[in-house]
Amino acid sequence: MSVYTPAEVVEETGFSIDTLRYYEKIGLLERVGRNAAGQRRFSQEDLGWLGTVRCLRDTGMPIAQMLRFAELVRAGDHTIPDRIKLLEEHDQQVQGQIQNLAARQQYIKNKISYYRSVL
Amino acid sequence: MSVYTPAEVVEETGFSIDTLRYYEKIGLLERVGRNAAGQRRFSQEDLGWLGTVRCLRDTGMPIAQMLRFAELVRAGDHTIPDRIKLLEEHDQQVQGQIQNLAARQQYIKNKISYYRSVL
DNA sequence: ATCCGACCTGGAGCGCACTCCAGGTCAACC
DNA sequence: GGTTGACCTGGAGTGCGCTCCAGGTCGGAT
Repeated sequence: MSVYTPAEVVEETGFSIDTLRYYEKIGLLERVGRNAAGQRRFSQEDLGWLGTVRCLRDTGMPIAQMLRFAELVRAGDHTIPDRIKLLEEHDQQVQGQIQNLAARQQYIKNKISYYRSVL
Repeated sequence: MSVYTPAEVVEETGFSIDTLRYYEKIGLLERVGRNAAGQRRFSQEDLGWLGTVRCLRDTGMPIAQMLRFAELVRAGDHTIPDRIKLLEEHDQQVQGQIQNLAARQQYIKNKISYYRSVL
């Protein structure tokens, strides 16, 4: 079973060590394993979960909602329908963001064209 | 020349009155005209600029950069090439956001599919 | 005349998501 | 065995972008 040092996890996930500690503190990350000296040793599972967290964060999910998702995951397989619901709602959210951005981008492009035309 | 009360501008732009005052205070919005009683009366031009601000904000431009853009606009037509440059960079930024979101969205959709498959 | 509601100012406060710090432990390499 | 550096904890601090508040002015409807 491979384990990872904080430095390796920082490297792999792009989260800072402070952020990892913070996530553990608030319970977004379950209590991470320690070596004899009390230093964190992350498991493969931790890494996988952090990948999910990265994705949800980068799509703008607030920490409070990720926390709710984390609790569902911990609560066991019977919460899978709830997890699907949560992710579907978030997917809709992301869809909206993309569409909104695309529309705004058009406005920006038009503005650029306008500026070009008056040069 | 039509002018608009704060309430009308709130309605039109979706910015709260506190936000409008804040934008004026930091110089993102040029000193807005007043009536005899000192109440704000926004011009058509203010409305147009607020539309641009709305667009830039919603695409994630930080206020500091909008401020730079505002200064270019105020400085006159000779800054148009700079404005184009700024907007083009931002357009790239937005493009990146959209692509990133789309990729993350795929991850979410896959996760949903996986959850569906284990039900 | 008086009341209500929209508006004003300056300044304090807030929520989010980190980020930094002091003061300390431990291991490993020279 | 001394130094370096990665790591630890609890808690304070930060940056952004608003948001709220106290205390006050004005103008129009009743």
